[in-house]
Amino acid sequence: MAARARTRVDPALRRQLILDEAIQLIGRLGYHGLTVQALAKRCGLTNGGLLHYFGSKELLLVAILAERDRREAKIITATVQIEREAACEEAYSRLTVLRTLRAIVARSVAQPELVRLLIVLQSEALHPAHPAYDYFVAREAMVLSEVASLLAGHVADPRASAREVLALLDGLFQQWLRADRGFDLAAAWDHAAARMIPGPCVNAAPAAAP
Amino acid sequence: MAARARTRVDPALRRQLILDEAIQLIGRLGYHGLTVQALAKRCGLTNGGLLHYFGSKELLLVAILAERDRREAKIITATVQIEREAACEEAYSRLTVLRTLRAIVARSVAQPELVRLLIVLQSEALHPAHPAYDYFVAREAMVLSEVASLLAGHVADPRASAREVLALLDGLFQQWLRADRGFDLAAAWDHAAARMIPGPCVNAAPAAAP
Amino acid sequence: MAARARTRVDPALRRQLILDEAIQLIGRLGYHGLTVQALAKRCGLTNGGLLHYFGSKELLLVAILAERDRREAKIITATVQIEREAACEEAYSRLTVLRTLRAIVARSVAQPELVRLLIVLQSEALHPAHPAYDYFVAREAMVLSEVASLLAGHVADPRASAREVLALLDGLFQQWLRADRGFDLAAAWDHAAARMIPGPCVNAAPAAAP
Amino acid sequence: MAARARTRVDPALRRQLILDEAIQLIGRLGYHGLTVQALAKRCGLTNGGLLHYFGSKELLLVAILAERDRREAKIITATVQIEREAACEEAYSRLTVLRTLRAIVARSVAQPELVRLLIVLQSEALHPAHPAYDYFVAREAMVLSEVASLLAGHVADPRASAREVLALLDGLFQQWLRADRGFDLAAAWDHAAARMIPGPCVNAAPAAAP
DNA sequence: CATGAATGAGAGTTCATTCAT
DNA sequence: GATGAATGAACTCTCATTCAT
Repeated sequence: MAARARTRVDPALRRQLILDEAIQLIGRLGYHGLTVQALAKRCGLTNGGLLHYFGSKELLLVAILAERDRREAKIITATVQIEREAACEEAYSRLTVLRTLRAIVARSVAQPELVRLLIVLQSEALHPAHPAYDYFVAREAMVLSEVASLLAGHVADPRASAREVLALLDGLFQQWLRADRGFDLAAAWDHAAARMIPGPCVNAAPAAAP
Repeated sequence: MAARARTRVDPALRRQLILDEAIQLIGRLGYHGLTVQALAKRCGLTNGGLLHYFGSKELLLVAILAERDRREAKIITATVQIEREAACEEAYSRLTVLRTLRAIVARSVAQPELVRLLIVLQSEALHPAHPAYDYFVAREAMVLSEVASLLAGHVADPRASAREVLALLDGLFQQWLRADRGFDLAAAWDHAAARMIPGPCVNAAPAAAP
Repeated sequence: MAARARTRVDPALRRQLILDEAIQLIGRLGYHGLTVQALAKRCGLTNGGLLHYFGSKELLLVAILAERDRREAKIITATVQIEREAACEEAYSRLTVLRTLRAIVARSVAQPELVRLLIVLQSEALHPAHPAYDYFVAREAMVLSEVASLLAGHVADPRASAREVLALLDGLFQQWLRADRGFDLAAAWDHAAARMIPGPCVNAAPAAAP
Repeated sequence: MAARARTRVDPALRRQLILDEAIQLIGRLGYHGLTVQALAKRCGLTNGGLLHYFGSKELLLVAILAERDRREAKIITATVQIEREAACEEAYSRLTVLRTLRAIVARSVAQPELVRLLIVLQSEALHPAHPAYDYFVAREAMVLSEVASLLAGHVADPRASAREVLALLDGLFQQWLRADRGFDLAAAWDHAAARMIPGPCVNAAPAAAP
């Protein structure tokens, strides 16, 4: 009764609030573990009220993935731009590549909910019947080629190295989450990246030749 | 009624059959996606009949994890023993370490169902409320220290490198499954491992030759 | 599908209807014999629809007990008030006490469903694990002390007599129900009450001595 | 395995053990609350093993009721005989009647499991669909007439007084069980019986007036 | 815009019972 | 005589969804 006097919330804002909560919940429980009712309760509205915004649970997932893209893009493009400008280069030098990847990791660390969503959903969606399966197949292809082009010129097989960079990132993210963010992810990444993308000094003089 | 004439199956064998099917199903759908009914139907009995063997869905999971341990242990111990004997060494040389890890990957490739179970369940169980959470926390700690001790003497920071090896493995496994085993996982691993565990001479001049 | 056009029922009314049916069913079958499904069907909705109102079977029981309290209170307070006013007394005379108890019995006879609920549930709840155990322990304590205070001044040991009044009532109720209300409960009560609460002449002069 | 060496138990003894356990369980949970599995486990055999002895749950109930009769008869006949012999009377004097009833109560107190079975089952079986319904209808009729004949000559309306005696007994038994036998049932009975079956001095001349 | 009633399907689990061994 | 596998039906409860209000 008293709660009935709840102030009318701006629909766009409410939508955003729902997405925020959904990202957190789905990042913890996965898509199958998320229930519309649980999410609705968290957002302070009812079952049906929530579906008013998204139509169905699956459409909610679509919206979540789109939101995820937006947030990730914000991280990536900002990072790439900054690093590039800082380097004032035409192409990417090895140092710029490392700095870029490191910056992406650093920004991810600042948004663990986003990381969690990615890691949890990505594995759950390994099955072709999962509603996010196509999304993650497409995303992987895209990210792989992006990283490969970033690494081009610095490694012998950019495609293979891109796979490794991605695998390493995902694996470390997962360990980091399981440890409840209990170790320095950025440091761990640096340690690994130095090896994955070897500089001239690392593999001594001869390596610089090719 | 007609099905009543079903031939009596040896209980131990039936248990094994159930576990086999369960590993496949849970590897595709996750624990939350698995339904007792679906599994029972696959095994040709009713859900009540299945629970006669395992008591509850959660106890079934426990049995599955135990079975997973058994199979993984079979891979690991066999591999380690073989490589060690082949090398006739006191301690592990770098080559033996690489051979060992490669052999583990090769054997995993031969048992994709086991890999799938690991990858899917491990991510789903990131949440502390998941019934397999404790299991995977413990497993990670164990595997990390095992790999670290394997790497000792060959890398500057065995613990950090162990993390990387594990992360890389998990990440590559996941990509491999998403691609429906559409690339050569062993080769991808070799490519990465050579960098992760650098030998003094490896990325020197001779390495450029091949 | 056809049933979909069912006219919308006022929620408060529907709740009341469910409670009515529940009291009847539970009075016949006990709590353990009641099934949500059977009750729901009686009320013309699905079991999920019914649980929408009460949350769970146990919470339904709580609601039933509360409703029972309300109805019983209505009987008791009305009776007590009426008899008291009729008697225009300060304290209760023996006659007023008898009239009060008799009126309670008479009103109970008019609501056999309520009696049945009490008798059946009360026995089933003798076991401490029963969800209504605490309720009936508390109720007995309360009723015992109420009756005792009613009898105070008219019997030597009000507490013991209260026990007897209660025991007699419960026992007669049960016989009455087993006989499918086939004898005059009010008359049976009168016959007994005259003995349980003896009049002034009975404990006449000699009784006054102690 | 080790338990497999369980010594073969004499069937008749085993049957008795099962009945003992069943009386306890059903006295706590009622017939609907009793599960064959729970009883079997308590008796140290399996589901099917137990049904070997009784055929079905309902036939088990029949056996339990027969056993209950046997035990009750042992109490009653022994008591009646003893009291009668002690009194050396042709008919029952008031004192003998009181002594007899009191002895029955005293012996019941010594066998609370039997009392519990009666009280719990008797209420649960108020419903005509209950498998013990007919049994308790018949028992009540029998006991009523027995008590009535016992009271004949001592009260004005033996049938009505028999009802009261029975009601009082049942009601007190129930309170006694709910209090976990926390008061002196025999004393409570004595207090009540003195009133229910008034001696010559008690309902002296004046009492007849009203 | 949002509620809350209601559905229909399906979840895991339990139960009495049957039957081959 | 007794086990243990297995069934089929029932149970409580939860879910995503629909829709009148």
